[in-house]
Amino acid sequence: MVKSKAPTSQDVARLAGVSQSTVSYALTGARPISEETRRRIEAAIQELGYHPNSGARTLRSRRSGVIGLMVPTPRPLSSGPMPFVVAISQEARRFDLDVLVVTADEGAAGVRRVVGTGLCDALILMEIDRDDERLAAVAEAGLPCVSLGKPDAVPGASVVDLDFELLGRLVVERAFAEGCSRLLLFGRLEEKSRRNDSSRFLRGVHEAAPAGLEVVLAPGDPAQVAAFEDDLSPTSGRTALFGLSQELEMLFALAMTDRLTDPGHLFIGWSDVDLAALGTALAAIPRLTPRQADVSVLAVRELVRLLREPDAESRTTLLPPQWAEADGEG
Amino acid sequence: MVKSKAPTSQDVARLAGVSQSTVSYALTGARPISEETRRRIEAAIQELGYHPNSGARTLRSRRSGVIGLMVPTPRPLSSGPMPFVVAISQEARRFDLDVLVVTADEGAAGVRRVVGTGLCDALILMEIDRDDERLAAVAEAGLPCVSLGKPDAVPGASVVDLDFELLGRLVVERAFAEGCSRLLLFGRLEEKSRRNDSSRFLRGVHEAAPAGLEVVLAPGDPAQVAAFEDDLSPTSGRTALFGLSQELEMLFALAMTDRLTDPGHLFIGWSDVDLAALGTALAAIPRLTPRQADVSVLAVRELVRLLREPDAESRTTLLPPQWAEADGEG
DNA sequence: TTGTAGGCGTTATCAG
DNA sequence: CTGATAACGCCTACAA
Repeated sequence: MVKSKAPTSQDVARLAGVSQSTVSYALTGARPISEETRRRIEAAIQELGYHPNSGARTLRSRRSGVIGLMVPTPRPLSSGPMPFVVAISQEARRFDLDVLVVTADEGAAGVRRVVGTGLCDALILMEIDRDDERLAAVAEAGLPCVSLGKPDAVPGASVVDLDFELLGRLVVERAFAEGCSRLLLFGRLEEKSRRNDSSRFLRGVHEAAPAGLEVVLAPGDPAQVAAFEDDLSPTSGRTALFGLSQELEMLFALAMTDRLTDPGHLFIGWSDVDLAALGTALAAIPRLTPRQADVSVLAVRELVRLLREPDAESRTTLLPPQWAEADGEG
Repeated sequence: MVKSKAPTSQDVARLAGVSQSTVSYALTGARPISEETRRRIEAAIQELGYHPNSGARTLRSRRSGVIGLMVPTPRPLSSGPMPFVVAISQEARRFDLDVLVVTADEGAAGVRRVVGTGLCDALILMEIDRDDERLAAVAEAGLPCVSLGKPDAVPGASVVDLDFELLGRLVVERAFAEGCSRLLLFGRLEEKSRRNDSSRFLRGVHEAAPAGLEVVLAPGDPAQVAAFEDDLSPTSGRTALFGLSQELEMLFALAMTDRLTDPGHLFIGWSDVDLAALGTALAAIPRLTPRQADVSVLAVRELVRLLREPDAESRTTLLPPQWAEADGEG
């Protein structure tokens, strides 16, 4: 089979018996076209299998219709990013945008590259650090940008992130309501992390914690958590368990498998996926959802707003985590 | 701060005191440039912060320098794709290529879209089905393409995939060598799946299985596997356990946590990540690696080969799984 | 409601 | 070794 050249709007115009510009106007909708003409054009497009050339369109209009997505270079076991990538990509398509992946290790230079070459009209930055060099590059370029994750300083970019303080409050309230006298937190909870998720979470926890609830932070290693709890002084009520780490949640569960069903414990899940539906000992535990798909959708919508309104103010949107419903999203 | 227009090669030329075409030649290396001129051009580029305009370049050269990556729309818990996305992206950059994400739900129409618009020069298809409509679209377009996963029929596209038959053989050999008289397989092992990974794996298993090794397939649900084993007739030797499902491996482990340390069992891991390094009951079990990063790198290299050599033959590369070393890649 | 024409920033073919 | 110049395919004033 011969690889024939792709048809151009010129070809479409010829076949439809109109001028090339009319084809262009029909496609962009930048001016009214008579019903009859439009039909002939559509027909010609179908017949030729015409697709507007993206390079030419980008060159002329100075908009590529592509948004860059800077993904974290993964740590072991980080399943985290993929749901974002897919949801962002799908939502972007609804606005006729495509998504180009750039890895975080390209850093600020990567930002300058994709904006400098005109490859991308806008950027979504994932897993932003407290003080992220990429934000400076974005601001300098005046590029529409949404960051997933909240930097410490007020950024030039819009922010879409989970409300981690609220997450802390929700965990505390549930634990207390279920008669727990101790809340054992595990997972990556270093205050001095490059990101501020955990410190925001812990702030929420401590602000909401009533006098009757003792809050304890376990050391990070899954293998050690169970032993750590056994060394604690005995408590009168139940113990609630929560871990701020989706990637490792199952490992922790694995390390504490006997505690999952012990009535003296309240295990609170942290995942968008209902592990119970997959059949495990984790069945029927209460679960808070990080709403990765919702965050993704909001991020794209915010980016579209920034793209459409020339000088829109940047915004910060903190999404509340939700308790999983019985008919959860699975 | 004013958002000044991006500098063009014209600006660079002026500043360097050469013609615009010379700048282009210096950049593409399409013809020799004197050392002196080249230096002045480089300097001008630095000073202006010049990046060649991607739209113009694509329009003129008919090559976008972008490869499309069609990612699976995820099932619950599928952490699988992300390591591929990152590794492919990183390897692509080494060849000055960028990666555009397209979701599998766009199907063959998505293929036609990205190739028709000239957005992508080539494609990598992930999780290809036994008989995948996207391959027809690719063949029709004569597009350089690598599929991760092996279709049943001989494809037009190159194939890079794991050698699942060999995987089956390796599991069997290890089980037998360690004195097992039974091999219990679990995870998604439906013969009639849309993909053929499991049937290739099972073929390898059955071809290699010696008379002294009984092969048993457990039903899919993690919660049921342990109970299933207990219902089996007792066996004289040890039982080897292997599950062809990275996403669910930990769930199965969770469901069979007591068997992990039982000397009557040989649990064989299936993951690129050393769970032992994270501190769990899974410590110190033998482990086979799906080599996601290696597969990704090979896929990109093969695509580059197809892009460089005008009419290169497509190839099939089946990568052998490997036993994790003590100093594993983690 | 439609047509004409100029130019977006490159690459690559001519000359020199 | 280097300069001028003609496309590449589309968008969008300007004209009719």
